[in-house]
Amino acid sequence: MVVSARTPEQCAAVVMETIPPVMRFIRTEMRRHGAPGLSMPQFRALGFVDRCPGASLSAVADHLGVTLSTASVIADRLVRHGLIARAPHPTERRRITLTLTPAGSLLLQQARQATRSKVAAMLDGLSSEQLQTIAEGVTLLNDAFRGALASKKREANDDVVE
Amino acid sequence: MVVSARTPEQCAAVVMETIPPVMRFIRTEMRRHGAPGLSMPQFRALGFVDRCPGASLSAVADHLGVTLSTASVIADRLVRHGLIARAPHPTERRRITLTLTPAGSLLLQQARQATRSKVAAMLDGLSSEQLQTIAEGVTLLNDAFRGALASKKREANDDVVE
DNA sequence: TATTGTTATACTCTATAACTATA
DNA sequence: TATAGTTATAGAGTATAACAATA
Repeated sequence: MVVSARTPEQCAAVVMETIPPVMRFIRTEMRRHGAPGLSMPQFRALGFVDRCPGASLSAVADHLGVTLSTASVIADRLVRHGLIARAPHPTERRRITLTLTPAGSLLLQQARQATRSKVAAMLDGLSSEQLQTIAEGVTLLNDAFRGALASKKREANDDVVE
Repeated sequence: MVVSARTPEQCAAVVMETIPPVMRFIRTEMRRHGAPGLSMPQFRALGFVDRCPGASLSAVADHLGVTLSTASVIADRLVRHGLIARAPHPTERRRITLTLTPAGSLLLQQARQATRSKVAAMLDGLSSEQLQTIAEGVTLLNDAFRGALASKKREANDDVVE
């Protein structure tokens, strides 16, 4: 495997070629072995509520990068399945707070572990140097995208101000 | 940014944390700036037919990692939008061959370019070493997943044989 | 007026199952 | 019998638009 991508354009081409199949694989494996009936967005929403108990719907939407309405629908399904609970916010009556139910907490832990094992199994033959390269690469990538997103949001806010 | 992931489990955790947001970002940007109305699976199917003119539906399904029925539906939509064309296979009458229409070819080129530019813009502040690390990391990751998938398919075939 | 959230509508993705036609 | 493909069905993701309630 030889890769040479020293310009943003070249690197972008490689990223666009490699990320979608990997993502699809993760999603498929998760559904099949990890958490049947738990989709990737649901999984991520659950994880977010786990890390931020009492989070608002807007916070979830922000984290997932989706609209409020989409987040509302996803939350709906998680509530219907008994995995999270809505509750009124103590002071701000527009808001709701989201928390995991015991069932949601358990399912999340199981799903997390099962999926991680599946992904780890895919990486089993690699050397620790290769694993390190992967971890550094995807982290750099993620950071770059987060940074760019943040700039865009600042721009958007500037637009509003202007 | 400090990452240490020298075991498959650690690396898997990093991958699961970083890939979904990146994927979502690519998808969103593509829809917004690159090819409005062209979804990621449609985009990938189009790209595959471009690289393999006359490909069968099974080949598309294989490449996308989806079932035949899903591939059939996706092809349906691309045909309906005038981006690809179905034609009978010359010798095997069960098969169909898929080719890009001129409109499909044009749209693909435009979408590819626009999306690559958007992704490249995200990576703009990085050094060439960092870009190289990203490219190597995601390529390693993709190869590992492809390799694991191939093994699984061999197993599946063995199952059939046994 | 701006923000939080819900709901309706209308797409797409996706798998499973049942089916036809061909090899 | 096995393979290529279609179609129906059903559930999930997703955005836009219209709406209610609150700040």
